[in-house]
Formats: sequence, structure tokens, C-alpha cells
Amino acid sequence: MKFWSQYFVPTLKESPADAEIASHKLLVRAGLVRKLGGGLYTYMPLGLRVMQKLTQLCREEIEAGGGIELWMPHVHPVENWEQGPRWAAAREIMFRTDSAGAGKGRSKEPEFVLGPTHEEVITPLVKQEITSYRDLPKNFFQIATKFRNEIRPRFGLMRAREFVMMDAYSFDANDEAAVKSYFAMKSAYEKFFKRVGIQAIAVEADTGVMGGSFSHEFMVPAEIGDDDVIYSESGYAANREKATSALVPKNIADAAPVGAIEEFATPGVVTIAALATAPYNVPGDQQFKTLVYIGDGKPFIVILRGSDELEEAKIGSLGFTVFRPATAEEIEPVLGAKPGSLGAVKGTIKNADALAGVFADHAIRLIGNGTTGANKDGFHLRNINVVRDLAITKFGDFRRVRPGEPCPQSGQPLQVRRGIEVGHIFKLGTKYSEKFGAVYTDDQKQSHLMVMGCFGIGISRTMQAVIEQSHDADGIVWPWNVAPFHVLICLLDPDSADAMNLAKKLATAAETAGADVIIDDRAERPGVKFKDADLIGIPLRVTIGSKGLKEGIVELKARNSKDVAKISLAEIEQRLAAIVNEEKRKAT
RNA sequence: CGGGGUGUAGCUUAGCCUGGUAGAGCGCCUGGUUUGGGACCAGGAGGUCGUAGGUUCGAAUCCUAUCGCCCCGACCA
Repeated sequence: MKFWSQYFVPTLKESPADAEIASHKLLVRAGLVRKLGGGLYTYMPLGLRVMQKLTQLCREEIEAGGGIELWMPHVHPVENWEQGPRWAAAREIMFRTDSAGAGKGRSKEPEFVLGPTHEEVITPLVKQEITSYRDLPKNFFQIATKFRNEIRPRFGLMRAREFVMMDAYSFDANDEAAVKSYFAMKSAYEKFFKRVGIQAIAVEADTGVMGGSFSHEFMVPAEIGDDDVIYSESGYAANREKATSALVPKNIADAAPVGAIEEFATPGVVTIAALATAPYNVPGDQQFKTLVYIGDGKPFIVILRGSDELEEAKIGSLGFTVFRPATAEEIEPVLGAKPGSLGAVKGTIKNADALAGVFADHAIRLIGNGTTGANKDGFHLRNINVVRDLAITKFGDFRRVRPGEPCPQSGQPLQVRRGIEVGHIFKLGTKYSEKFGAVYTDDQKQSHLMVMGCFGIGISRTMQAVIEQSHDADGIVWPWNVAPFHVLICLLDPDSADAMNLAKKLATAAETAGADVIIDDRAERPGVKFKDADLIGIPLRVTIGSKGLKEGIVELKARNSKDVAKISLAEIEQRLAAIVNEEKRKAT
């Protein structure tokens, strides 16, 4: 048991000026964290207790799902990252350092990075240690600090530059086994979030180059979330980056040409909207929108309906390591016109050979014959037929889904809501094992690449997500399993030896039943103690007051209820133990 | 990185527009009265007004630069 007067729970009456959302304010007000700098937080004693509980729950479920815990360095030699597949894409968010600060004296300074995640460490380790199919599958995990130099940290622990994450890495002999590992982890995640006492739904997530449906994010529904979840009543749920709809029928017939291409002057018209108004009157959904990107140094084109938005993440499926929108200066020499008059009609592209490809969204088939830029400033072309006229390399899904479109599984209207990503599971395949040479020998003496998966749970972010999902006007309402303490004994008259003895006796009874107990023995007025008790959100409160003692009772109150039960001194020990046992049972 | 905002005591802030002795509430310390939902009274400590320049007789206030923080966007392995 802990005594509040000797512990450290610095609660605040007022919200800090730099916190905007409820969970961030409560984190600080309840004395769980303090800020050092943007995205950098100290876990105060109470916050650390919550983190430790989350960590232990996570450890138990990941182990039950096949994980083996280890601990890797957070300082990584840069060579590991240079050898890996995503150095170019990841380096921007990595903290970089050298071995000795300034290190001016030496010509060659070893260089290090702080680990944002550990594929580049675990894969070489496994390559070194595992060479036989007999040692597979293996799934290693750690629960440790991660460093990411986020461009914009947000909302306290929600997106921090240093944070705590569980990261697991599975190694399997083949694809089938890797899928098995993947779903074992998915089920471990579901059990973990259930035990935490938080509603987290698995949604399909962007898989980048892998394709298929082998990435899921675990989302906590919340308005302040960073991600949009697209879902339908039928159970379909996907991150907007990944979501599709049944807007375009699967076997839509290609439209026949309606006539010869006609060029027409559109002076000053450089937007979809402008072309949609008089005198042109070409509706957005009859225009071809031509976007130019630079992928790994080469320009490429994406064609969408004028009325659609590009979902940039979906470009990831094209296989470029890094990509970005092209600038007007980069576009003109390739297409021959400035943005606003661009098109992908065969023969109009000034330097078609420079292009890495022309990728078209399926939805342009709905246009059939439409209008697009002429690659000549101030001119557009009409009667452009998708099949006959456009220089398409490949069709794909690149558009951003809109709410109301039919669900790809059930046809019901899609809906959207915000979510906080608290976990992500990913079937990696052989992307890393290839780079690092992680191979094993099978029972036929054949060498094969190991098939990998990687899995993450944001532990510190989950702490805040719990608060975001479970609080009221007075403070936090901790679910039993992650509460920093289960029972708060509110000692209104700490100077009374009888009251103190009773508090200790009840604390012992609750502890014996399996609860963590804190006794508020501060020399504060009752109002202060009650306010603080609600603020820090301990599930069970026992109030020992001199009035009650005269009547021979103490009071029992649950944080998530308004009811106050008066229990006689004769019964209280037993009742308290019984309630603790019941709460433990409910929380599993 | 673009846009916006902001920086005054441990915390929340007023003052800035219109330059002239830096103010309040909370918290803290001392004493007293209180004691079941953030008590009251009296006294007290605590601020180079983010930093550096500049303008001025005089700068928290005006100007410039710079740094930090917050929000929106972009970005997000």
C-alpha cells in the first residue's frame, strides 16, 4: 500500500495552457505526465504505474500468442539502416548522432541513429542465429522506447517523439505459416485491448507494396484521432488510405468512342471547377484529372476523374521508394504544358519516354469518353476515349473513397469516423529477409528466405487513448486492469489513530484480495480529497470519516457510479475483498 | 516545411492596441479560524515580462532577428 502524503501525485486544478483535448489535459492534471519539450514527456509515478500495467498485459498476451521477449539496443549503427530497404524513406524521421558528440578530430566518425523501429536490427540477428527450419517459426518482441523525429508532435502522448511501443517480429518458413503467425498476433491484440478495457476495432490498413489484406490497424474510435476509418454496417472497416468502394462495377464494359478528338480553346482555365462552368460546362465527373508525381527521381502520371481526389497512400502500391508531387517546373518539360492544361492523351505528351508510367484509376472507366488537357497551355481535348486515346500503363485504385458510396463487401453505404491508431500488424513477406539474407535450410537441404511479419502496439498512446475513451467531467475513469491503483482509501481524519488503523486494515484486506491500494492520508479538507479522487480515477473509493465511524460505517463508492454504499464496520473487510474479487473476475 | 497563434511568478493569466513604478487568482510559507465535494481571515516570499539587438529621455508594450511552445495543413517507417 502507498500513502499519498509520502507518494507523489501532483494534481492540478487548472488545465495546462498547451493542452487542447480532454485526455491530454487529464494526463497532466491528474499528475500522470509532465512535458520536457515538444513530444517529450516524463512519466510521473502514477503514469508510470499505468504504463507498467499496460506493459504487463501486453507481455502476457503477446507471449500467449507465441512471442518471445528480448531487448534490443536503441542506438543503431547507421550501416544497418543503409543495408535495409527503407533508408531513403525513413531517414527523415530518424534522430541521428555520432559516437562522441562533436568528434571533430577524426576523419571517419561512426554514425548512429536512434531506433524508430527494429526490423533492421532483428533481421540481421535472426540471420545470424537461425539457419534451420527446425528453429522456425519464431516471433521475437520487446516493449521499449522508440524515437521518431515527428515533424509535428501532437496532443501529448498521442504523437510523441519518444514513446513506448511493443514491437514484435515473426519469422516463418513459408507464406502459409506467416499468415498463421499473423492471425495469432491479431487475436493476441484483440485479447490485449479487451483486457485493457478499451474498444479497439481492427480495420484494413494500407499494405503498400504487399497487396492483399494482410495489414490491419487497431483503431480506437475518437474524434481527435489522426485517421479516418471507413466502415459499413456489414462489418467492413478500413483506413481511408486503404478503403475501396463498389462505385466501379467489377466487370464494367469499356465505352466505345463517340467521335474524333476535338481540341478547343480554354484560355485561363486551369481548374476542374472552371471547366465545369459556362461556357464549357463539362461536369467534373466527365473530366480526366492528370496529376504528375516524381517517383524515385522519375516523373509519372496518375489519371483520376475530375471529381475524385487522389488518395496518395495508394500510390505506395506502385512500388516507388519515395514519391512526391512534381513541381510546375518539372512538369512542363515532360508534358509540354503547365498544370491546368495537362493530359495523358497518346501523342500529346512532349517527352513520353521520360515517364515512369501512366497510372489510371478504375473510376475513369465510368467516364468512358471525356475531356482532358491538351498539354498545350489554354487548350483542352474532348471526345477522349479511355481505351482508344489514353496512354495508360496500368489501372489501379488511387481515388479517395467518399462516405455514401457502396461498401465493397455488402453494397451498404459507407460511413466515416475518426480513430486513434493504437496498434498495427503487418505481413512483411521477404522484403527484409532478402536485404539482410535471412535464409534457412529446409528438410530437403534447400535454402529459402524467411517470411516475416511485424507488429506494433503503441503502449504510451494506448494510455492516452484509454483516457480519451474513459473520462467524465470530473476526471479519468480507469478500467480496472490499467488503473494505477484499484482502491483509494480516503481518510478524512488522518490524525485519528483509530481511523488510520482501520484504513491500514482495509488496505491489507484489499491487497490480500489482489488490489493495489493507496491511502489518502493528506492533511487536506474532504472536498480536496474527493475532487482529487475523481480526477485520478481510481475505480473503488472507500471513505473513512469520523461521522461514519461514530455510526459504525464506512462508505464505498465506485468511480463509474453515483451510488454510495454505507457498509458496517463488521462487514467492510469482507465486502471489500468480495468486490475486488468480483472486479478482477469481470476484468479477467 | 507553409499558414495562424502564443511566450509575463511553480500553474492559469491581466496589462500590449494608445510607451511612463508589473497586477490578479491558484499554489507555496507563517499564524489563526475551519473541516463531507477544490474553505476563510491576516501576514509573507516569489517575476532580468523567452532571448538578442534596435527606436526612445524612458520599452512587458513599438521595430528587427532568433528560439520555444500550441493549432491547421503538408508529412507520418
